[in-house]
Amino acid sequence: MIRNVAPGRHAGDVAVTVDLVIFTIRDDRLQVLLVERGKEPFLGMSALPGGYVRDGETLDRTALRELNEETGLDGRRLHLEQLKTYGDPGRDPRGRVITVAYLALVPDLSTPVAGTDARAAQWVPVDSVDFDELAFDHAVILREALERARSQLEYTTIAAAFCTEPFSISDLRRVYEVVWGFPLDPSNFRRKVTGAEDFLVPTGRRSTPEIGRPAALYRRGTAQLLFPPLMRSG
Amino acid sequence: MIRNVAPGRHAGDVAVTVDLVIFTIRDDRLQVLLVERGKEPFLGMSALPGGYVRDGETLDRTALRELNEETGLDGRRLHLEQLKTYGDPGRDPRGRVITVAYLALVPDLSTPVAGTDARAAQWVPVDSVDFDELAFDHAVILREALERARSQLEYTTIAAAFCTEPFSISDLRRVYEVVWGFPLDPSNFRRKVTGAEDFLVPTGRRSTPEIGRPAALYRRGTAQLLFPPLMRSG
DNA sequence: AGAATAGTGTCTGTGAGACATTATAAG
DNA sequence: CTTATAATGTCTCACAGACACTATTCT
Repeated sequence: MIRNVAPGRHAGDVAVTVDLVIFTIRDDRLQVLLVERGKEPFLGMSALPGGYVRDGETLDRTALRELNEETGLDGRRLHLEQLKTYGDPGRDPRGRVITVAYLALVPDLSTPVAGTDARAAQWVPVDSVDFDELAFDHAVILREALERARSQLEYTTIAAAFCTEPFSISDLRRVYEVVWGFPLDPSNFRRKVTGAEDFLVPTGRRSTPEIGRPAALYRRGTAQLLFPPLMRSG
Repeated sequence: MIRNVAPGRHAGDVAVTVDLVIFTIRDDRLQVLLVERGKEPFLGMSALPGGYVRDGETLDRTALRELNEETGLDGRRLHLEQLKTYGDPGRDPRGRVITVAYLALVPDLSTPVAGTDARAAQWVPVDSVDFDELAFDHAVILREALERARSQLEYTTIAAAFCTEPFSISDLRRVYEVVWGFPLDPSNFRRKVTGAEDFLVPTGRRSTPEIGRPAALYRRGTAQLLFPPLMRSG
């Protein structure tokens, strides 16, 4: 396509990919889905799953498709949002490639991530990720995704995206404790989340634990914002 | 450049632009910089200023360059952050063009925006923008930028980016009132912002108003986050 | 009974909203 | 003096943090 721009002034056309930072909570740890690169560049290193934007496809649609390919999730019970776009020249040694990073929060998957493509995808606890062994600028992307997820817990209801319905208030609290890395007062936590409008919907059912008192079970409500917010400090 | 992807599966290379939502406060109103399109598509309509990403240029650098071309500002005393990327197929009738939108907050400029390029750029109060007369998907971008700016005032110190240094606490309060659209209690506002660590640095100087008591003048501090936050509601 | 987890009640300090009061300038 | 704006002080209610206490299941 020809545009009214002097030749050589702009970069010309550019390859565009979507990369995903998919978080889940497994074994009481925050984990991220990483794939092992099967070809150059960065052969053998870990990378965020991702792929090219297809013809006629919105960016959101690309992200959803990639997520489905990697996890088998259908997009109904998950949180998926655009994070940021990374386009430094030189971030991909093959040429100018800009990538739109998405953040996805998914519940713990019983299936250990098959994925329709051949690449070996695996969950890695974020606190044991070797950031120096991540391909491209994925260390930067992962770090910014982490901070985004942590801060989002404060003033949105996305924490519930980590929980398999129905879930107890303790389940939800464990999400916060795992993502933030410190314990919360169970009593005050309960007061906050039950007080927030449309955050939790009681199901009437109760858990059947092997030990201890059964817990009331909830579903996600319709609220997107959490008011008043839950503070990390102070 | 050739990549290991089956032909026809991805969109091929794509044009990438950076568009800017530049806000300022003039005449006690929030205003946005718009340019009039001098060519098709959308000839004669208003659009956000923007342009192509150049070879070897980071996205941030492109945004800074465009901002400088439009306003003459040098990037030292302004706030510039990536907002979101818009890439729906069909958003540009000429073909696949994705745009990385940036949000800029600048102080009131004495120079009425010359701009090195020929396009007619002008400040328009956001509450008198005709969203139906904006080119491309710029109505969506502007709306999301507005909401971002409003929410950022709550928990960051960016409001001060609107103020020409040195400024008084009343100047700063007027920023909040204009952006949020409702009055704040002067006394409680002062208590909040003077209590926040490293938000305001006293200069020792005072304003010389034609009427009323002179106000103490401040410079921006180093803090980026505002704690505790200033709430819009409640 | 004892252990383990769920859930309730209560006290206290901080801070936001409301609003009264004082301070410093110009005419 | 009055007028206009800046700055300080005070009262009250709500809520977050801390923590004691009760409830319900299991072995």
